[in-house]
Amino acid sequence: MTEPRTPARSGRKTSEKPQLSRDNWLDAAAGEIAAGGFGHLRVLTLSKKLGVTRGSFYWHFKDHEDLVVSFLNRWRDRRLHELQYWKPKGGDVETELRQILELLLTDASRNIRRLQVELAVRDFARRNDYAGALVAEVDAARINQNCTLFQRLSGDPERIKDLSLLLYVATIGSQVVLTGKQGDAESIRRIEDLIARVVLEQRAT
Amino acid sequence: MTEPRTPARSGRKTSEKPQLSRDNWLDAAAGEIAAGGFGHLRVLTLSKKLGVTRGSFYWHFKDHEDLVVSFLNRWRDRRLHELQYWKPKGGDVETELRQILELLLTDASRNIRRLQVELAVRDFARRNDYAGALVAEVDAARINQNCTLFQRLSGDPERIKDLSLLLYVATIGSQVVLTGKQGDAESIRRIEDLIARVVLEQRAT
DNA sequence: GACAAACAATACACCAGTGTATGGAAGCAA
DNA sequence: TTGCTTCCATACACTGGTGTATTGTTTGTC
Repeated sequence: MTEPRTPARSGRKTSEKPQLSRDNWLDAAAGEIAAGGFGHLRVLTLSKKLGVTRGSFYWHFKDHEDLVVSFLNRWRDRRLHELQYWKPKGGDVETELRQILELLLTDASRNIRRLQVELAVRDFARRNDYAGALVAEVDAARINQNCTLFQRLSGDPERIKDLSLLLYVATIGSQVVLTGKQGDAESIRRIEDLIARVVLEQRAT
Repeated sequence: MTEPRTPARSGRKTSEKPQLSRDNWLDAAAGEIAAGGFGHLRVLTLSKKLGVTRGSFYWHFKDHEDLVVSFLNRWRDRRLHELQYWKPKGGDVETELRQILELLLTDASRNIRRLQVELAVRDFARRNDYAGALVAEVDAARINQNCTLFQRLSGDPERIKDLSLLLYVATIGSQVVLTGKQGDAESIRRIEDLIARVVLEQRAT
């Protein structure tokens, strides 16, 4: 045993790979988290996938917890930031509603990786207070966003809040139940359509 | 160090505790899984909580995997079996709908422990094929159940399927987003109410 | 071209957890 | 009583993972 470990490669490679940044590690961590959740995030396997040893990791991060916290913070920041760009482009009420629904359901379900990370964070939040706080923050921001998107659909603010919450809950539920299954795209489209019809028909009453 | 470890207690205690059964272990495992998910299920900590050593565990189970698979099977069996008892007690359509919704949303959200286990299983299913198959099985059975419950609400079978799926997705979503938060009971009740109104109003069209 | 800073490899100590082998203790039956 | 079965304790070997200390190797900069 003790294999010479490719002796011609002692020390560092001759400038083949660009050096790793903190963000590179976080991106790689995203892959691991998406695949196995926070519980399976190992700096050892992470290092292997990046083609370096743990020596690099412990230069960029204090420890394993530092990685997790940094990842969560970046996730929170990005999720809050992206909400700014979700403004309806105008049009009549129906097309606006369709836009919103497509954004929240169909579009969101396409980015599998992002979705898996979200579910992992949400699961981690059940046993980690810090993650729980971040998820609560993001949830609140999104529901609030839904409220402003629904502004033109009803005059009753209470009704708007209920609708927003229902839509959000249905969104998350779709992601949990339908991710990765075949036929999920079709199911999501139908749910989207049903909600649209329901909301519009109900608006008339 | 090496503390004599209460020398008067070598071997076995004198018939204080009743001996453990396989089901006892599974029940204890449920607690661990509810709290930390499958990733944190340790036979060591499980043994400690039951007040025995791992020697007992490895008598009842072949190994760690045996425990997990047995737990999943029992979970599946129980979830499928309980569906038999969810028959509406009759009455007019509106009260029947209210009954169904209360059963699926409010009632379900009360049993926190059961809910946490469900979420843990669902999360585990994302990286474990066997768990994934069981969850798919249970999901299908429940959605199918919803269909039969909605039988009297519409004549269009397609519409029934869509409504059932939406309701199921909203149910799971509520559990994911609202579990353990304060004010969740109120939110769930409002969602329940909103769905009821929406379905009933929509039925008239 | 020297020097410091950035980055990575190596080696070590250490720990939590699994699985296994084996030796009891309690209960039950003949 | 003997002996078998059931259940649990104890001890050991082993694995996979963390964190840390130390020593390279690049890269940029003056």
